[in-house]
Amino acid sequence: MTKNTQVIDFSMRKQPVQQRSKALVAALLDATARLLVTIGYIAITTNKVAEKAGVGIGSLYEYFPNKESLVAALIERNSMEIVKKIQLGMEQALQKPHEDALRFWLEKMVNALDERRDEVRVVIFEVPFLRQMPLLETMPKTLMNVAFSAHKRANDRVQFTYPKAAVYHLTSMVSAAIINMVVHPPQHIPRKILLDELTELILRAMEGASLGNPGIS
Amino acid sequence: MTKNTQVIDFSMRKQPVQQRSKALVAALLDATARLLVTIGYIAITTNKVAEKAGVGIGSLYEYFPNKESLVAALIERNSMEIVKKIQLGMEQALQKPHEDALRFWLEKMVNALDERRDEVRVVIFEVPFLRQMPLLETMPKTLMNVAFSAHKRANDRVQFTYPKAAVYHLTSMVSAAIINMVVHPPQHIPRKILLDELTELILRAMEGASLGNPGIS
DNA sequence: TCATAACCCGAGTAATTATTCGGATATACT
DNA sequence: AGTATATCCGAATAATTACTCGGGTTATGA
Repeated sequence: MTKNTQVIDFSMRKQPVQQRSKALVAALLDATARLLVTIGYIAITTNKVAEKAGVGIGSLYEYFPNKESLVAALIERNSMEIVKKIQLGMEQALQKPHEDALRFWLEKMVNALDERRDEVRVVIFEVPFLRQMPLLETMPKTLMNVAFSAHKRANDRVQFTYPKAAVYHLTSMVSAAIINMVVHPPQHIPRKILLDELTELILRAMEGASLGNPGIS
Repeated sequence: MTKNTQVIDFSMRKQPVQQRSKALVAALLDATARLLVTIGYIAITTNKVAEKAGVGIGSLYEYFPNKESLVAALIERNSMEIVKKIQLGMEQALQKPHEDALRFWLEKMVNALDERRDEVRVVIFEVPFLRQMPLLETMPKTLMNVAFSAHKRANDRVQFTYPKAAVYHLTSMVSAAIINMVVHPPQHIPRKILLDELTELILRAMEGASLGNPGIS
């Protein structure tokens, strides 16, 4: 009845306009990223970030009201880059013949995430307010819309009993599989095989019939 | 080079032996659970937990060295209950005819998680050290072993190009799908349909051929 | 070149949260 | 009944972390 899950202030206090201040903010975000992967989210403090960035603590508070906004800004900056790459990969994939498209796109996504492996891991598993961020809240819905329209386009090939439910599950399953194979890869299984098998699983789930094995053996 | 991702002390300081102290510890864990779902993990403090439990702060520190150990103990206690139910469901499922077993087991798991919906959500998405807990670290591996031996038993029906990779992916995908449909269910889709479609997707992924539609329409 | 605005800073303080410790009470045991 | 042990407690203190504020520096642009 009292105050529930308090709302967090993610917004920056002001935007940097000159070059030096932009560089300062960038330095802060870079330091945040490095600290995230080295000491983990819990141990991060505003003072440590400022020190690591070689910046006065006062300067930090010129732009960020707290630790959360700092991490949030970093996530926004870097996940945007990843999202762009994934969208680009999608566009390229759509140019390919249908039986190669999925595998191609999966690989693009995995590679995009893999470039920031550690960061992705910490952000996904340690940042407690991730789901409260506007960006991350809408992301699954966007993904689902993309998946759903893709499904409609492929309507002649793919038929589900309950299309919306199928798209919903496929979205969460594919996201999970990809993130998992990047941040918690199994021992002794080459990535190529993981990608081949994942492609096969998804294609079978979607079409009910294998497209054949693109790999060896 | 300095100290990395600090190791967290999860262990209790001492075990309660008398009834009253056991009740006290239980009260602390219950209070922790209630606070987790009402104010979220970040906002929890040892003092708030003690107060909510109607217990002196000193008593709390008799048994728990810090906030993390408190939450960890709660997770251990409650996830054990869930795991038991899931294992029971698995045993029951294995009694069923093959084409009903999966659907049955999925439903059991979903129901087990759903009883503690909010708790599960907060624990999975807000507890930053979840992956550092011994229990949660081994859980995916256990799940994979179960899945793998189940696969071997069904060897005549299910064939994968790369069995280990397939089991690895299926494990992460099914876990994700189940957790997701409990903590972030889509609007306007009844649970029955979600379960039907998920069953169908997984069966197709595993067998390459639909077992037919168990639902209506 | 001078005024104005943007920027940078860190010692010092406020606010929060963690944690102890000595003393009081309850239970177990002989 | 008496002693040892387990338990409970919370005011007081320590430790951590957040955050401000006044004063100095650098860019802008009229």
